[in-house]
Amino acid sequence: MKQSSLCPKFEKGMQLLGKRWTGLILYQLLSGPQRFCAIEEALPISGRLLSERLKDLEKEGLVHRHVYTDSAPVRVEYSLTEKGLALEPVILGIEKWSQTWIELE
Amino acid sequence: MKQSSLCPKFEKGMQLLGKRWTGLILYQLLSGPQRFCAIEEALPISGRLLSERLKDLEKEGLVHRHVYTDSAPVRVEYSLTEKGLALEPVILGIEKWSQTWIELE
DNA sequence: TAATTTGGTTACATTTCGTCAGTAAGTATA
DNA sequence: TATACTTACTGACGAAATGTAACCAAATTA
Repeated sequence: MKQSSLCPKFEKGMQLLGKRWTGLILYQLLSGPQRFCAIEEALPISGRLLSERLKDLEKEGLVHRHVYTDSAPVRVEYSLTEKGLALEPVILGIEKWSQTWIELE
Repeated sequence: MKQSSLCPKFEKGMQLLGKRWTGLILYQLLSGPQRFCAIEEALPISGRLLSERLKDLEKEGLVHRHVYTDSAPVRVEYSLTEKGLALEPVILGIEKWSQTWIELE
């Protein structure tokens, strides 16, 4: 791959958001902490990829993972960290832009 | 693929931005109309994919393509449409977020 | 005539995605 | 006791997207 004169931080940030599902997962978590299956039901994503993306987002520090071992089948809850929450205006901006400019066939 | 209860406009908007290179190409065009080779040099993207992405963006109405046939080797200039320019605050928001929150290894 | 430039396209190997099946641990049902 | 069920995953496999490199047409310059 070629190298660019781009700011590497910006490039990495774009690489995060410019990955399929990432934006929608963050959007979903904006409405509050949620369990794995809740996110899976809200988005048209398969469990396999959701698991993969959440692992990425956790590694990048945008999402926090909490396991409830007390209850019957293990329940796992995901929530936004401060870093993830800081993306709220960006994501809501995309939502607003979509409402204004996107037209469906 | 499963169906979701998401707003289809938002879903489509995210699908656009959540595609590799799209964000960086739009960012590059924010600094003004540019020729194919200028974008190619500014970003770590190959000509093959740049051509593909610009075709998508033109089809979606975010980018305008103008061919200069008068000059020697054909020159093609790309610029943002009003729809594309409307994404400026979003893209600059991602840039700002990256500066603040991204850390490099 | 040969080499260069621009904006691509084609070919092909690698990577990622989507779908489906299966797993572990504990619970409820028959 | 055996079976089925739930949650949160993981593995396998074909399909689609990506990265790399080579090639092309048209006009220009050396």
